[in-house]
Amino acid sequence: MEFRQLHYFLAVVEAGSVSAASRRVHVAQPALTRQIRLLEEDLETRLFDRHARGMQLTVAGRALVEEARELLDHRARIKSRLYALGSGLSGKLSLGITVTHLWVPQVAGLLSDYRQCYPGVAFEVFPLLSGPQLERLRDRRLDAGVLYLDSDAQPGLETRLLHCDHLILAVPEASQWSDSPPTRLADLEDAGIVWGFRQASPVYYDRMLAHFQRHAFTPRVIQYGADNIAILSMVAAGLGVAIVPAASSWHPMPGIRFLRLPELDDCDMPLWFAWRSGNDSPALANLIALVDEGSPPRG
Amino acid sequence: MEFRQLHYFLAVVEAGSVSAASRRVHVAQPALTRQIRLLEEDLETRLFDRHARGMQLTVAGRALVEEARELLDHRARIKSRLYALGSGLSGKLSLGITVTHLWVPQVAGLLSDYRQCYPGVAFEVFPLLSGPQLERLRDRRLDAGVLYLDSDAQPGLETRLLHCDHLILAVPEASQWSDSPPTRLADLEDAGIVWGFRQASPVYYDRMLAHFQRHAFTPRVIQYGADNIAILSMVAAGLGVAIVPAASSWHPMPGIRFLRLPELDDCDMPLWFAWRSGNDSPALANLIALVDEGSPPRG
DNA sequence: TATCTGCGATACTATTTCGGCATTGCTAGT
DNA sequence: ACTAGCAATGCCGAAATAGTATCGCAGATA
Repeated sequence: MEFRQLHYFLAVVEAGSVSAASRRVHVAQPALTRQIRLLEEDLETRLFDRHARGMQLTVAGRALVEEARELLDHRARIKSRLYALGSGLSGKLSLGITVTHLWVPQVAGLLSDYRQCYPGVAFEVFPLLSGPQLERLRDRRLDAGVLYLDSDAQPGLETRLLHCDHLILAVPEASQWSDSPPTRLADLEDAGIVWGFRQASPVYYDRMLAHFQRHAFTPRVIQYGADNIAILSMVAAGLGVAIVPAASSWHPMPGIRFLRLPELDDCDMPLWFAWRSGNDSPALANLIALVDEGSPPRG
Repeated sequence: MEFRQLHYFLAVVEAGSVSAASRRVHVAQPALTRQIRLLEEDLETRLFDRHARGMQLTVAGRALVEEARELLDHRARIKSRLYALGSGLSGKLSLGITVTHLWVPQVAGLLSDYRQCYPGVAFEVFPLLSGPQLERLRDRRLDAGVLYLDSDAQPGLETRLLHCDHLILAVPEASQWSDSPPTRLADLEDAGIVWGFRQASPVYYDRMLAHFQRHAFTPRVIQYGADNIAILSMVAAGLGVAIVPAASSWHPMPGIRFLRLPELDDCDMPLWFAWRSGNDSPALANLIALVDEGSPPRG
């Protein structure tokens, strides 16, 4: 039983005779006759009653009409499904992202562009800090991540620079810092600082700390927050000031004033798009293509 | 996408490499390589990542594994289903039968043999009198019937003689007829007779009446019954006597005594097995074969 | 580092399958 | 009796498929 035979069979059934079918399918009548006979021999069942005036379906033939249509349909469905999977029009894609950077228009635009271009892809976005993202990229729970890295050369990962962030000072709107803004890091020596845990994002933490050491600034930590949102909430509550990624200031937050400082602008915090090398998912390839398209490529 | 290609594809997947698969399916390795490539070209999708050490499935390839198995399975199911339909091992068969003759061991044996030999056939038996059977055979609501016919040559029907029935007298157990049995039809001249409607089974009716006329017997009808069961019930109730097919006496009925009369034995009531000529149902052919096997063939 | 081994890819040849053409045989309608 | 339309058959060329020999490549081995 071959697809060609089923196709010819349906043509004969629909045309009512081999001759009529041969005109419709543009195949000579003897070829059709033979394929029908081969099909019957394969099935060990007569499908037509031959008559000098056309052919008539047998009981088995009538059953095959439906089955053949289903089978050919099934094939067509598989074909289109595989094409969609292979070209990344459908499939599954898991992306990790640091919540803070959903606020960066470039990143948000990337995600919404992807959703719009490939609506057939089950695109899951997981808000995760850099450390967990790295772990999940390695054990394949994530296909890609938007995160901080200590270097662009990660073993087993490929990367693209997405955005170069900096730091910014967040102060309570109702505080002395809001009224008389500091201009240098040294002005913050006496300030109570809301700080993060190193464990959550060691790369970010170490980078920031190294920068402060270069400027001989030692923060006086009075409070810890688990993530950026928690930290900013505490700032809004007046518990202290915080030094956070500049991306945080893209969206206004009630009770908080963001203040730029030259020394914080100086601190490059590169944000990377990364994926496991060898991940051949076409859906991922399309996302990478969008990344490369949005910003000129880089190692 | 051809079945052969799917088969080879699964072999490669299961064997882990083209070479291993070629040993398993007894096809040279280049042939497999080529068919896999053709499959990929047809689907416009790469299915494997080629490596010097074997091949690895892509995302689309992984999806095709399941689909290909389903498709090949589907084909196998169709094949076996069609074979069963074509050989009459499955399918549907509607048989009409006069209720009275379910009591004839030959007929009952035929039905139970068929059920036992072909349990896969949806075998429906409709209790119908001869007239309705004939009508339903013609309009295809019945595939075959066990009935009375006025001749073995029926236009559009083929027939086999199943059983040659006769007539018998049924009298109430508690009556003068039971005590002093009649020996000739003439003895029944004064008897009240429970009679049937001609319309229900005209062949039977006319044949019986012609027989009576040959013996110059005129029944004194005092009651009509719609079918044999109704007639016998009325006899059992003592309303009168009845002349019924001898088959009725195969099973005892409370309140009724069956009496043979030479003049009733003389009346041949041939019971026919009949089907529409041109009905090519294999399930029917098997039933016909059983009929021919049970009793030597006849026109 | 040189060699070996097992893999997939390629080029070429042989075989099988398939389609087209011409023809025949058959039956229903005229 | 004749014709028209159908399926079946035989034969030939074309296309698809499989087989053989060989190559290039990468990982394992010494």
